Amino acid sequence: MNEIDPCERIETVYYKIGLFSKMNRVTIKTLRHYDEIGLLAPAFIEQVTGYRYYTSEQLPILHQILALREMGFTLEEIKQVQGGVPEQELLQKKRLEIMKKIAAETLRLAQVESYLAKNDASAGEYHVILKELPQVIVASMRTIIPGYDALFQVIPPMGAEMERLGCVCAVPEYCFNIYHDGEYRESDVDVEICEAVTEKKADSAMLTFKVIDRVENAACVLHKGPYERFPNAYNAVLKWVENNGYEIIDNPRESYIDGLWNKDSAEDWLTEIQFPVRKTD
Amino acid sequence: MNEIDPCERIETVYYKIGLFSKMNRVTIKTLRHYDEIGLLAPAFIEQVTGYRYYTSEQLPILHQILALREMGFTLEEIKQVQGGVPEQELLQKKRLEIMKKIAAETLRLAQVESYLAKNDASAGEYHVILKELPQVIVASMRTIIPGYDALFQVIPPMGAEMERLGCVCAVPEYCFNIYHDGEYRESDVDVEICEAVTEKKADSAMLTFKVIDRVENAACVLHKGPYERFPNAYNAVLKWVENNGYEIIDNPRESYIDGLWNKDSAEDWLTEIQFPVRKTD
DNA sequence: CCTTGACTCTCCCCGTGGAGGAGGATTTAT
DNA sequence: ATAAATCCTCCTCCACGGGGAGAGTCAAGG
Repeated sequence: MNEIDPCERIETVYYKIGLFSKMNRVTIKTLRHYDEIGLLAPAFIEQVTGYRYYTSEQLPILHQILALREMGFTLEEIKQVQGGVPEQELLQKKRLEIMKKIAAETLRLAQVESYLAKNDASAGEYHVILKELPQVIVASMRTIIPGYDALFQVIPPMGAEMERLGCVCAVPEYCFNIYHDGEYRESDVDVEICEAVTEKKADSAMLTFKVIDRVENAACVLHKGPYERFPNAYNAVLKWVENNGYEIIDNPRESYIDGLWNKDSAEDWLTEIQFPVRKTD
Repeated sequence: MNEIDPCERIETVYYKIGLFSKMNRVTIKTLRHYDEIGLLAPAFIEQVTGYRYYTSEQLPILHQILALREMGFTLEEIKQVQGGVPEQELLQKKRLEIMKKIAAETLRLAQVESYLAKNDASAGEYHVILKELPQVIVASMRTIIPGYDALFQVIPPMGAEMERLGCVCAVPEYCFNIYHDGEYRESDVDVEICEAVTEKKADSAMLTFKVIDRVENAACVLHKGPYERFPNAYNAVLKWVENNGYEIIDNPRESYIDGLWNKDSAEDWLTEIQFPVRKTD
């Protein structure tokens, strides 16, 4: 090795922020930000001017920060690493996180593509959303009716019976049918009409009171218009469920929001179809 | 259909924000936020109290918002859809976005896993980062030296020659070697020593001036310590490049940051290894 | 009629990871 | 000496709300 004259030895070089930022392709803003949050302090700050001065000692730290940031770590997590938390551990955690994220994005992609395919037919009419259905106490009347039109014959007596028993409807009002037939049928429909109430009363010949469990995930779609067009809504949900990796785990509910009782035009009727679902493994 | 007495007909039902939020599993905060940004206005706001009142007419809109949000749309994009921009178009765009995101996350995952694998050996010592190397003008001296130790014999004369030619070093200082041998060799090393300068001078017997093109992507690692341990650093980069789907497209550079000239202890020497790379298709 | 509790309002700060800019001070080059 | 470059602090902004303060409103029960 060559001996170098000690007089030539350069004192520690201080880089001003602009220079330091150029050395690492990092913006000045970012460096200041890292200083602020205590992630990477300059070697020295001149008190009079406030100028930040960096040295080569900051380089490895900055490298680490950039590498971790690139891998999706938040600045807070990077600070933890610097604080002594073993990198290994955080890397493991991050690995799981990223895998979850990829899974979520993949799901989204499936959803978007499902919409794109569907929209050829029904342009953005149905929007499927996933929501939780809370536990409810219902007054329930299960019956077999000759056809769907007969529904309107059985509902008014049911309302009268509920009133007789002193039922108080829940708010928000939640009135829905559960169809117990596995498949669609035109006649002799096995239907359970439910109305959410605030508390159980004694069962009567007509009405049964029961608690309906919370449904963690239900694929729901709003249908606007007359009931003849229900099949479109059902199709939309079913396709969505299929395309997005869910499976149906219970009978669907039809929740009546607007109808004959408050809207003149059948075009204004509003019904929500709710399918309890679960992610397929 | 049953005739319902018009007197029984309920006037349009107004839901207060809490109720409306329960109907759709949306928080009150969110509803207020959507009102503020003009995404979903309540049907009616009582001027005296400021209370927001919603009706069932807001339901389909809210459903649409929630569905789009679920798919990763920003609120701003959702507003555009409501403003008449065709959903189809935005869905296409979003599809591409999501695919890009998945690709990025997949890359990250590879990086994290690469680190996890590597850390068994060298615990978090090397952090590979990708950066751009700007175009530079250099004074270059290409020569074949008997061994690495001989480097220190050739550098001082080079400095003297540069001074003689009136060279001004660039800031930040950037002094690096390019090894032109395809592989590692102990003796007769074909090395090009480069020092960034501010402008070209006339070539001399010893020095050549040239422009070195910008490198769009270089995998860089900082090595702290004596030069004997360079192989570790090289291994780290090479493994990273392999694991993350890159390929090397040019000879590596060794950029000298701290060394004999300013640090007593070889443990404090700092060198950056820079490999020009490109993503493999 | 009054109280109580549930509900709602507006306003403000918090978090991510910086970007962008205003306004002013300092350093460097000509 | 002056101009240009560089630096500083302080502010706002992005998306999507969460959390809480302080105050006004509504409905039911005593």
